[in-house]
Amino acid sequence: MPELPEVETVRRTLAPHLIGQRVMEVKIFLPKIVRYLNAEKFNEILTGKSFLEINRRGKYLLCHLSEGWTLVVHLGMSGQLIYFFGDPIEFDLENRSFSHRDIESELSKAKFMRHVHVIMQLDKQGFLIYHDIRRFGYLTVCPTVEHLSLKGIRDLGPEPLDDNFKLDILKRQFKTRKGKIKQLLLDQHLVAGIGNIYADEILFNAGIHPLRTGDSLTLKEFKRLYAAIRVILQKGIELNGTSISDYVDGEGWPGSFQEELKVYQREGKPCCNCSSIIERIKLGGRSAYFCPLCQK
DNA sequence: CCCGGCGCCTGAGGGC
DNA sequence: TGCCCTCAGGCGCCGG
Repeated sequence: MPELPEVETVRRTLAPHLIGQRVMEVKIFLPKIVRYLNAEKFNEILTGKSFLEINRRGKYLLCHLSEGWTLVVHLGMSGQLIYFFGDPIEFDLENRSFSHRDIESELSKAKFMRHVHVIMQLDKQGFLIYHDIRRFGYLTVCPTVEHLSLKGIRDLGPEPLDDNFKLDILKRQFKTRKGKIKQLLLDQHLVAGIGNIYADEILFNAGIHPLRTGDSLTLKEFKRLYAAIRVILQKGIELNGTSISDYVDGEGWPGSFQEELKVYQREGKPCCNCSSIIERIKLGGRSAYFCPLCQK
């Protein structure tokens, strides 16, 4: 599930390939994957533009293009944005078939191609592919001067890894809230970029029970929570993200933070710290994993 | 304002 | 073997 560390990894792995490249041709196989403007208009705007800079805000990838346009991508649950090298001949746009190191058999190729929704042919022997099994992600394009006002982006909370994200800001966002801390962490309006996996890992690291309310946290707990947010997200980036279901980076490689998970998807297994059995509860429609002894 | 619940999607996995 | 059900979840939206 692409959260801040995964989107940041995609940004870092795509940038060296995309910067300076020009979009020669865009193929859209699933028009509804384009939001806020129709697919033809999207295609028309994108074609001929060059990639200048790749940024990130929360879970949104922001590709600034020439002539004052910005391509915005949200990966949703299972979105993948992958750069493929190689001779365009190997990649048949019309028939959606191609050759690549990781996708060799005809079966896995067909499986993969079924969910390729957008292909951008770039000018230096490469393709940028948008692949998304569950189709919760989307792409859009808007004038660069307007991109921070886009729905979804305009109301985002502070960037947790920014230098100016201080303890006081976290406290201000959470300390008057009666909601459960796990759900507050998932609320993109309060802090940007945290999803279900990192929320559970952050709370375990901070020793805070997911059902605690924001207004019940002591100063000491806020300090631990603040430190945990920074250290866990940073670690996620260092390990190139968490590959549990579909996530891969901009070159198609998996991350390795899944090997560091202490509670997420570890129901019934012993806590690495105290050997208590990890529990799972339902919270706002999704699972929350925690150690009943380490998290108070 | 805030909370819970639903819909969007597909594939994996369990029960029978 | 195969069908049907449930679950996974980011996020916008709606209703109370």
